Amino acid sequence: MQTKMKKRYKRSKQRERILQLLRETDTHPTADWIYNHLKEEYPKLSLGNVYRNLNILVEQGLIHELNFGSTFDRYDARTDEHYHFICQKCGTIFDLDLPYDESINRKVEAMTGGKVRFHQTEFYGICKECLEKEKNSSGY
Amino acid sequence: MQTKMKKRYKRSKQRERILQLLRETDTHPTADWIYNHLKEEYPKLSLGNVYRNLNILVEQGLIHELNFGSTFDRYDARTDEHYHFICQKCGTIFDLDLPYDESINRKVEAMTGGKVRFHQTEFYGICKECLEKEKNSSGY
DNA sequence: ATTCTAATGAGAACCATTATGATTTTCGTT
DNA sequence: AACGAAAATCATAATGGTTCTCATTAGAAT
Repeated sequence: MQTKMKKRYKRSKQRERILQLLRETDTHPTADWIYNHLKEEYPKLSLGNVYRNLNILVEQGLIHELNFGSTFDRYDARTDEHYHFICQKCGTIFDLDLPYDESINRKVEAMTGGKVRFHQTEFYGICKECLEKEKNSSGY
Repeated sequence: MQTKMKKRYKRSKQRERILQLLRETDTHPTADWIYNHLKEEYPKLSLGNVYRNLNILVEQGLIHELNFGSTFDRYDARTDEHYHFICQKCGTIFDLDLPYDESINRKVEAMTGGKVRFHQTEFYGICKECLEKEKNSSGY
């Protein structure tokens, strides 16, 4: 296998804006959400270009791609390891402030003989807000 | 909101065969893999029908759908809680024999005020087999 | 056996994502 | 400052996994 040539990137206004937008939010948005939020500012922006830039940002390690919780990809500018909660009712994904357990990676390596780069954990359930809504409507 | 009518199912040879096949394997196959393995046995089987039956089996709680590790869905007949390892080189997904930590669900409930139904953890890295292949080819 | 309803097969439709190709930016080099 | 090579962009078509439609067949209740 040939050694892969390191890719060189040139700056692009659109890509920098996408990254900035992702850093301003903690809602783990989809490509479509980003596109809709920027198309006023960049009227010629295309959804394809949003996808292309998101993939580049992932390659650069500046953002993470999340493919759980729904059928489409979501993106996250928090690149430190952390865990997620997914509400099965409203679809919201939010970050949890649990300590990241690094030692378990070593444990899995010992068990399997493989190399573990990272792990991710998702908690599925009903968020506080949806629980309260349920409670209020149950006694109609 | 209207109370949802409980759906009634009729048996189907194809669905039973799909479940049996899933129970015989631990490779977390895709719908396409299942289709290819059964089309000799059921020449008129269609991929759409495989999907339809997989969704029914998920509704019935007999199998789980996994949407991590790749862009397409994978299915698992092991319905007890367990963790997965995903090899980023060869794409293999395999089960881990780590104990399932139920107490962490209660901890997250206390933190968030929500209800946790389950959590899942995926370890990403390079499996033993791929590590060995790498080692053998590195000194060409 | 009849009848009601779910399951099926074949294929079209859907939709998130990726690829294409012509044009425009970026940026190191004259 | 202008040039030129490579990357980014826009617009749109293509891809591919999954779901839907509808006419027909099979399962089970009466």
